[in-house]
Amino acid sequence: MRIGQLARITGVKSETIRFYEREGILAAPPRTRANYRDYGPAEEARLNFIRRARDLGFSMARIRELLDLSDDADRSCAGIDALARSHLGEVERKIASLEALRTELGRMIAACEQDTVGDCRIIDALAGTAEP
Amino acid sequence: MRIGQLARITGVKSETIRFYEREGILAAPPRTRANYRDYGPAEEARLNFIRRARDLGFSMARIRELLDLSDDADRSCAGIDALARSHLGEVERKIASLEALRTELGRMIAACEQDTVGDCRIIDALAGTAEP
DNA sequence: CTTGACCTTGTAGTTACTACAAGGTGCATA
DNA sequence: TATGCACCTTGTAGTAACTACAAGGTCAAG
Repeated sequence: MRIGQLARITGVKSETIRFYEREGILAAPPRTRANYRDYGPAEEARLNFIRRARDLGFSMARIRELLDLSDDADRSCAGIDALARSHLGEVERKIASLEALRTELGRMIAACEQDTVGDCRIIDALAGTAEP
Repeated sequence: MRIGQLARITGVKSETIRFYEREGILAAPPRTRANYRDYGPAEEARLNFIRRARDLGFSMARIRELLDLSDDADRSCAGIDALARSHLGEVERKIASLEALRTELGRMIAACEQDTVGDCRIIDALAGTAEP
């Protein structure tokens, strides 16, 4: 598939896909006779991963690490373990923060259903969670 | 408290705090005789909120909306409800993605504990979740 | 009364895109 | 055959959200 179709499927702009290739986060695909990039389903999955990880607030550097975990199948178990644990910690902190926010948003919606406007505590919901 | 102390407490750089003030996301605090910014605990909570929301991948515009929910106590219930529901949807999608990632990272760590390197499926973990 | 840690404003650099310009490719249609 | 038209190519420049640095003012401690 060409870059335009991959862009439509994943919701990532063609320019951004080329940018990821320049950054080395997405491998340069084979080219057609007309010098067009030719992508397969593996690139689609990888691109979806990158897009969602970015949406979750992970930096390019962090995403590069996660992709390295995935790419280097045969690296030391100790290395995989340390990196995976570090990422797991970050993921769990993010989940905890989001759950606090979800609870508070749910509370506000419930109050609205009863026409009780009630004060908003979303700042407190996130202000007290662990260090990012 | 002065900007430096607020920066140390929240982990947000002084420059970034001034940037948030310029952007109108953090109110301009009173000044001391020496023209130094003078912050209280309310600003600390608000700043912690902004920092964590950014870490979770929310844009400044989205954070502005969340803070507006908190600031305008007396706005229409219908308005609060619609906005809160939209944010709740985004929060729930992020939680689902992070939980898939957490499961996969946990699986890799468990495999490592048994010295079974096992293939990494973190790309698949995020590639198949709902639209961001 | 100066040293040093802090503050002020302003400008310029970084990251991760995003848009646009100038031109090549290839298929359909007149 | 040609001439749109949508698509692709590279490259450069602009945006969002910081981040760093320069040039100078403030003030408690020695």
